[in-house]
Amino acid sequence: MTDSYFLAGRFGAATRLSPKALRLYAEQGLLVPAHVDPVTGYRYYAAAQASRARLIARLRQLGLPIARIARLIDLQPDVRLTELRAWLEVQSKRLEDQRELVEAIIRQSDGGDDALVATVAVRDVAPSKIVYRQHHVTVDALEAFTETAEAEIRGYLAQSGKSDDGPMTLHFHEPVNHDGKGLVEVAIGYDGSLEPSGDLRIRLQSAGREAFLAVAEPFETFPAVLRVYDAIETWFEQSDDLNCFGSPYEIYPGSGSARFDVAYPIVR
Amino acid sequence: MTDSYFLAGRFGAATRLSPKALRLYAEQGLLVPAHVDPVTGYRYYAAAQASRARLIARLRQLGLPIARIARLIDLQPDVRLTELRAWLEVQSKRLEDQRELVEAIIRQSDGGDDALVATVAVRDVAPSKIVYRQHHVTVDALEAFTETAEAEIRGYLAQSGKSDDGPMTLHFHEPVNHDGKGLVEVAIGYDGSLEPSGDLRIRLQSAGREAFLAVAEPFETFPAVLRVYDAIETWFEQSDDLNCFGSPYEIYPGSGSARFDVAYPIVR
DNA sequence: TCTTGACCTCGCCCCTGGGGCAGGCCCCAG
DNA sequence: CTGGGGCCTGCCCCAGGGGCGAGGTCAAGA
Repeated sequence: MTDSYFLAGRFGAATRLSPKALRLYAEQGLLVPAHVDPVTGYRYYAAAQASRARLIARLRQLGLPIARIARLIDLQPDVRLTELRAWLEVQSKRLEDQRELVEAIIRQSDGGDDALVATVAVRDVAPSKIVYRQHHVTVDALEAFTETAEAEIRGYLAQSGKSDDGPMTLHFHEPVNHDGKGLVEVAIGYDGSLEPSGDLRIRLQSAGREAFLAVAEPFETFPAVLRVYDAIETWFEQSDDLNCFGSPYEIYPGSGSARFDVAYPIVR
Repeated sequence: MTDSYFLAGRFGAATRLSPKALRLYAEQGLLVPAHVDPVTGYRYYAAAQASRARLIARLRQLGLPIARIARLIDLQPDVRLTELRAWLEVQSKRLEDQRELVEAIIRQSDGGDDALVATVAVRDVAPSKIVYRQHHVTVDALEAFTETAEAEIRGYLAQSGKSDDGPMTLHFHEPVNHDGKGLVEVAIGYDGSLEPSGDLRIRLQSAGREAFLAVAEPFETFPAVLRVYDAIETWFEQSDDLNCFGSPYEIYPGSGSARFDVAYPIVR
């Protein structure tokens, strides 16, 4: 082992790390100098530390945060490689999400699907009392939640002697992408009086109006249904005195023979 | 046009932006409230601003910096979309770079290509005077620079009455990826005395030793040649008392029938 | 041996895009 | 008119350094 020591500048030049970065890594314990002069504070690095430094430089070049590097670097090489491949997968998925999002922006900027936009209509919404259940959910778990929540609510309505065959609405309070959870709400209207029960809550739905669209066959499933949302937002955009202001919801069953309608509230 | 105004909280809830983010965008001029109460500082947003806000939210979700969004958002929609597609291309290229970098890390951690590592050798480097030219260059422009610089140096040596047939070395002071410029140096040794001229500089090369590898056929071109570098670094790694400490260079022509050798200096 | 210039240290402020908190108004519904 | 929740400003915080200035250090040439 050579006993040659290098100061931060020279060591950094050989490992593509700035003295500032080396200082940071030393403070964080990621790359501790072989020797630190207690008087001057000068950090002396051993030549044998260069390979660790170069690995750190490469991982930083990937964009990994220091804490993550600190965990990775002390792993067995094969485990580390597995982690890196998994990280690459995540990055790849993120790129796909970005691609999808850009497509959505394009659809909306283009004025959307003209045929869809032309079929947006407005109707009144009657005031009612509704019983509902909320949950944070990803797009993958959405359908399962919807089904169980609807069954739960209908069961409770039946058990309370109410008619349990009104339409169900699925309200998206937060966006539900396939990478993040969002708050959704399953709700059904009722008449008479009812007590809340367990997860089931009660609230008033005031009268208003909504812009809606019956969802036809090819748009019923996940990525495609976003075009319907975009179409309604575009329709708001093109109207002079209405603004899309609020979160969307789906109504089961939809008007005509549609499986569901998509709607946005209209605020005055 | 509705005259309804919304405070930051309600407006943010409808556009998926936090009041804090809205405040930031207002300060930066990206999304200026329709009205600001001069006494209380309360920001009032008009419903018609929701679409701009939602577009900003989507662009932020892509990870675009605010300044970039500010430029994009005032463009014509078609130009904006072209820019977004170009940006996606850049992201995609970045992912490819990351993938390549991970492969490089893997190659090095794996102990590299054993056959290559086994052929690394050490030799002495005689002291000499060299004439050289440096340039910041991307990998695409590297070959053109190398050729013109070598021709320029050989021409100057011939013109000065020196032998102009010594080997040429190509020194990589900084990494030359295909996304960033790095400092490279083309150099040729000479005897006697010589004056610097134009871009051509002169310096002494002290005696030393180098670890080198003759580059065989399949490794001569760009991405593959990195394996040779990795192999030498791995060889240093496996040696007990030598450390890879310095920047690599290529020597034209190489030993044997190789087009070039790759070498690293050995520091004591 | 002395000087000089290059190198190193620390410490502070800056960047992005907000999150979180404290203290203090403000707004609206009851 | 009063209370609770919403909103304001202002400050500190995160990563990962860059840049600058004041001042100490190291090594080589005179």
